[in-house]
Amino acid sequence: MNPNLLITLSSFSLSRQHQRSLFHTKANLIQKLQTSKDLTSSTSTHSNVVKSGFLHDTFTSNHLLNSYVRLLRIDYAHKVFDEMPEPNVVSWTSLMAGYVSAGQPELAIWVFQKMQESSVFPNEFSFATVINACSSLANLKVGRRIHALIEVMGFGSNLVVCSSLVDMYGKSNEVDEARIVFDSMSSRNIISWTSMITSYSQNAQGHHALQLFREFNHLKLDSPNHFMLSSVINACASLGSLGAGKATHGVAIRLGHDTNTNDVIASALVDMYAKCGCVYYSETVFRKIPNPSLIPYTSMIVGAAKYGLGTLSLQLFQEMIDRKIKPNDVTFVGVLHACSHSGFVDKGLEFLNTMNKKHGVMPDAKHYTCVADMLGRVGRVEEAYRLAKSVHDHIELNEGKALLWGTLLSASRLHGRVDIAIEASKKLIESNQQVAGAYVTLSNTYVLAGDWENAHSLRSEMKHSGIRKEPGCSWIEIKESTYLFYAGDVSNCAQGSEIVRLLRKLEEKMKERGYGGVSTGLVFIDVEEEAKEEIVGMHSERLALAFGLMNTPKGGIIRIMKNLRMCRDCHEAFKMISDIVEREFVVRDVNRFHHFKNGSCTCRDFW
DNA sequence: TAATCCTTTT
Repeated sequence: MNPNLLITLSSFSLSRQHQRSLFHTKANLIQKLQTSKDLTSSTSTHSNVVKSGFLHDTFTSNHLLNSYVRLLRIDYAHKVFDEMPEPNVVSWTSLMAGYVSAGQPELAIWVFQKMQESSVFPNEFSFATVINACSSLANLKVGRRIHALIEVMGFGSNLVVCSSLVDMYGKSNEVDEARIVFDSMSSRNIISWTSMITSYSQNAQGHHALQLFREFNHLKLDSPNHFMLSSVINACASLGSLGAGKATHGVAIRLGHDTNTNDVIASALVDMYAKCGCVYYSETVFRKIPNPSLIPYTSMIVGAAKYGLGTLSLQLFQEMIDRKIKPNDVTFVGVLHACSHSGFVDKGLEFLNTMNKKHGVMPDAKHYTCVADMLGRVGRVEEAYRLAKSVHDHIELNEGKALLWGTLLSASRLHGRVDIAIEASKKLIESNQQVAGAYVTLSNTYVLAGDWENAHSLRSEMKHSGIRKEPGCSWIEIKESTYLFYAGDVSNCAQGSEIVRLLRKLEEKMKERGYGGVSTGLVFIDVEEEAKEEIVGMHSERLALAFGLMNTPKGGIIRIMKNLRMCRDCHEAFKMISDIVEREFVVRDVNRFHHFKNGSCTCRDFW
């Protein structure tokens, strides 16, 4: 036998064996990376990747990079990326997605810019990811620029890219642009529909959200999932539309997204029922959640707080602490709100002072605003003022400053503290937010203090400088009808005289029960022509107080207790109002609710 | 191998 042949043969077989073992190793490595659930597992596979010489293999390295991304270890992921000799489009996209899920979307955009300087072209995956980053930052400027690039590069018809654009425009408060993209799509899936519905519901266009939901159901393409349903419930909440809310609840139950299987839907329902004036339904839903997490607890605490059920709020707060659920900043807004609406002033101050030490939540503008409101309610305007002054410089955003001083302005107007009202107005005007509102409120403060001269000159000043306050409007749904009110004009409402009659009656009752200190809108209505705006606004609120809650165009719900700042026991006041009103106006329709639980209805049956 | 949607705030 030729010895040379033998050598050739054996080396041939060795090399095949070697190759096969390497092939298996690579497949094994990738499989390990795909299933890795912890950092130790990923780093150990990482070292095996290095040992077997696969680090320079882009495909393997991408898997390694993604394994770190899934573990939210963007630092490790970026290191892997930096060591890649030839990162491809998948590597770039994974790195961007990693920064988005790690909560650093601005760095995802930075990576996208670096990618454009490289020789690798972005594809539909890269665009969907970077638009998602713009969306979470609500960065419309960059978002628009990338949208243009998407069109230029021919990705404008991709389903996922378009869905992310709809979402981005929605989150940036450009609903009309979101709708243009949505309408331009040649095919849509449930996510595209949800993105558009969510754009509407997050931009105070609940009716459009419900309309689109109806269209989606009519097409029968797919059945709504929990993403879509929670957005729809949110829309019902912002409309204060109990009927639609119950119907959607029914759909959720029928489709198996029941409150004990889905935390997100449960949280939305708790919030919806509270905003629709049925906090006891909220509680029923909440108590059916097996292990409520932070958000359901927070929704329930906030909901109870709004109704003056302060004790319930604080009990729930204690309960979540006992269950080792860590409260966040919103939870404390609810807790402080509860103290404020139930007259637990000292408790509220204590929460403010200890929330950081005990629970690691740093108080910010919204918490100081709650406390200032709480102090103002009980007439401790001076203290509220000192608090606002001491934290003013620590508040970063003008929006936060406006919130705080706006609260102080109303409190000082209510208590006739013209001096503080003037300073608060100045601060409000400085912050460049709600300028017109500040002028109007300040002018009304002068009226209250009997200073007609200043009130008048302020109004003239507004006229001259062209500052105009948009007339406020609010609406309330009672049974099937929607009642719309424009500030400054009660007569435009068909039930005008009926409303005035009701308001007078409420006023009498309030005086009887010793709430005479509450400033009375009706008394002032004929006093000064130009101060009407806000005063009639108060009428609407008074009416809302009677029915529960009212809605505003911005999607906010006017709180029922707002006009009863002087009462310590708002819950008592609320009960009193409901006593008067329920007999005459409100007939709660609870039967339909049970129907949903048993029946096999579809939402279409109810619209 | 990489991408899109949800709930709590003043």
